[in-house]
Amino acid sequence: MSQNNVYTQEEGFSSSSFENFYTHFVQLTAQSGIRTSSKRESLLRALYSCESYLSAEEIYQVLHTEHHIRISLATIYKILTFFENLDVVSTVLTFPHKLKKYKLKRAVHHDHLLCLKCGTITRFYDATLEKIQEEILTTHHFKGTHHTLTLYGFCEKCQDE
Amino acid sequence: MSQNNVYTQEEGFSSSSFENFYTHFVQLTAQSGIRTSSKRESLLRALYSCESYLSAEEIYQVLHTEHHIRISLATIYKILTFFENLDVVSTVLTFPHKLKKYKLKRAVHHDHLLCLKCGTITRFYDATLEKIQEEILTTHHFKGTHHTLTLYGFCEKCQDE
DNA sequence: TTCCCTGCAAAGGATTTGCATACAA
DNA sequence: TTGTATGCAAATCCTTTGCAGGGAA
Repeated sequence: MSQNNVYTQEEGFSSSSFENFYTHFVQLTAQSGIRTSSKRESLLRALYSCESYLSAEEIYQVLHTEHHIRISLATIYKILTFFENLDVVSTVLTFPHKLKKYKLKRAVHHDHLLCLKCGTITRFYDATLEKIQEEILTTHHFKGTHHTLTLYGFCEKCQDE
Repeated sequence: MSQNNVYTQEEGFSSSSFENFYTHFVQLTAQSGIRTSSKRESLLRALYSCESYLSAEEIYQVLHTEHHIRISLATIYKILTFFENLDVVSTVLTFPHKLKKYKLKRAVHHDHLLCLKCGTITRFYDATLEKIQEEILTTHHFKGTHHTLTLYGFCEKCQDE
């Protein structure tokens, strides 16, 4: 699924305004042949304006009552799943009603390579690695929030010297 | 709900055989006017023989195919909810299908009061306290696994001296 | 024009509920 | 006998899916 690697080689969002955020989002997704849509933008905007987790229903309410945007719940679910595949949102399941809630990832996760000689830090992201870590969490009945992984070694330049 | 406090004043299970476990369970529940039933016993036995979490469906399969016990899924759900209220089982929600899974608590949770003078440790359990802690976890989007609470102070005897 | 995006309604799966019956005390 | 426990089927809730129509490139 090509949707999975939109951010692979890219830096995360760190802009403070939604416009910057959205521009960045469009640039990245365009590379994968994904089209823009006003509904997706609205949904991103709703997520962007909220610091905590929102359910599909809550997003539906915000869009309808506050912004008078006509969008179906089914579409909201589709877009949220789409964002999840893009790794743009993180999710949690709530007790006791097992509602799934979504929150925007304002910065894209990445791991680090650190050179023990020159100290250079290189960022990287590997979807498979992330998936395996998720599976390990599941196997051990953990609910993960985040992680950091730093691979220590020597960079190409320092190996040569 | 009187079902909530079956274990309040009691020590946890620590017996190694199911028979001891079940005898203890019956003794405790009988005090609350709860009747015995072969289905509940079967369900407890199934949970007892498994170290990890089981879903209602998995328990259903075990009881039907391995033990040839005729029990409906609805009843399994009812009994599991009953056990949950009794605080006999702990639960988790699994990704991505939001299956609820159940595991037997082999020891009953309790907190501690520790006297700073004589060092006596007194065990206690408070349902409301537990509930509030659950709410705090929910508010902060935490999935709690366990906790320990120790209240430090002076016991009645040491206060007098 | 092409093909992705959206809406609607129906389907889906896990869990709960209502009610009649079975069973423990 | 009395009230609890169970079974069955229908209902419920959140979420997904199929398909036709709408919209971006």
